[in-house]
Amino acid sequence: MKQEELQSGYEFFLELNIIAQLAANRMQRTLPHGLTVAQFSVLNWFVRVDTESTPGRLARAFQVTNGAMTNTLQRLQDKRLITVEPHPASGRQKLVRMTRLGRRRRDDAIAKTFPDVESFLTHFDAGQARAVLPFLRQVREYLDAQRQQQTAAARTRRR
Amino acid sequence: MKQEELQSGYEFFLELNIIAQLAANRMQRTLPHGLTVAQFSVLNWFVRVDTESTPGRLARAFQVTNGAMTNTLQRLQDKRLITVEPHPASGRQKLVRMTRLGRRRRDDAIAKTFPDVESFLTHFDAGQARAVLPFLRQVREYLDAQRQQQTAAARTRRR
DNA sequence: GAACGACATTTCAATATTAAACTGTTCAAT
DNA sequence: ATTGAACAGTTTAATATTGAAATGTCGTTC
Repeated sequence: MKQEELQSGYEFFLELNIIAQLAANRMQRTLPHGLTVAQFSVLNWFVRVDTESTPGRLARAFQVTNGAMTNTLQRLQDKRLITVEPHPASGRQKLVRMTRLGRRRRDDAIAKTFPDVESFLTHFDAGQARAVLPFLRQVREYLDAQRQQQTAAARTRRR
Repeated sequence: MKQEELQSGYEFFLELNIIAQLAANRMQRTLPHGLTVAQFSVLNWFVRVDTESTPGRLARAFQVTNGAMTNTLQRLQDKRLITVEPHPASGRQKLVRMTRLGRRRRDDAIAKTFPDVESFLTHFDAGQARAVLPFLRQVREYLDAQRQQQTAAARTRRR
């Protein structure tokens, strides 16, 4: 493989890293009620995807460790934006739900960040970001699959 | 603007965040000599962009705070991979250079991470990632410009 | 040439994340 | 029934990052 192509591979991820950092930073500043990006993302998940979840499912959805999700959920719980109960069907899981206050905070956060997202979309001709999205999803799935192979391999090594 | 379009705006950045996280994580595990992604990126910068730099220039290149860069440079210096000297032309800047050892470590890191990047590129038809790169650069520039407006505004407020 | 604002870097406290160890639960095989 | 592996979640120590404050330097303006 050509040197040049390889460099663009590294650059692709570097650029991704920087953009993610910049975007998260910007959103962080815009979010109300001391919500972090991680916290907002969880709240928004309850609107986008499902009305209830286990901590592990959320951790997998956002590709963070269970420990990180425990922390985020703890903070959301402290703010009374979610409830965490024992899972009725399984003693080792918990059931997470958004409270009514959580829903209001999420809606407020959407309203506050809305102008930024809108101006971004209009600036980029509205369609471009959407066009890249399928590609990004593929990249995520690819990396995700690799990660699972990795942890599966680690399990095997441990035996 | 349509609700659906807006959602894809949020999703775009969420996806970016997750991918950046996954990719950084994977690279971290692959990097030798206890190099972090941040440290490797700085070393690679000295090959890609310029042979010397000030800390501030590096901080801007990677869009991290000066404090974060101070920390990264300190660790690289501890490992003898860079040198940091007073700037000959300006008393408030410093001059950072990669050592020969640093160059070797960087080359080694490239060699170790090479297979992953290559398999990524072949898996995605080699051209796709490169096709997205210009768009990502634009996005970065857009966010960067906005950030500068933001900090300029903060300066004004402080007056 | 003094004073002041801007700049470059460092330091500090707070927070988020990770990997790994740990606790408790479930399930399957014998 | 018992045992042991896998699973779900939490805890812990280490580290990276941030924003803000602190330190020292430069340049401009009067």
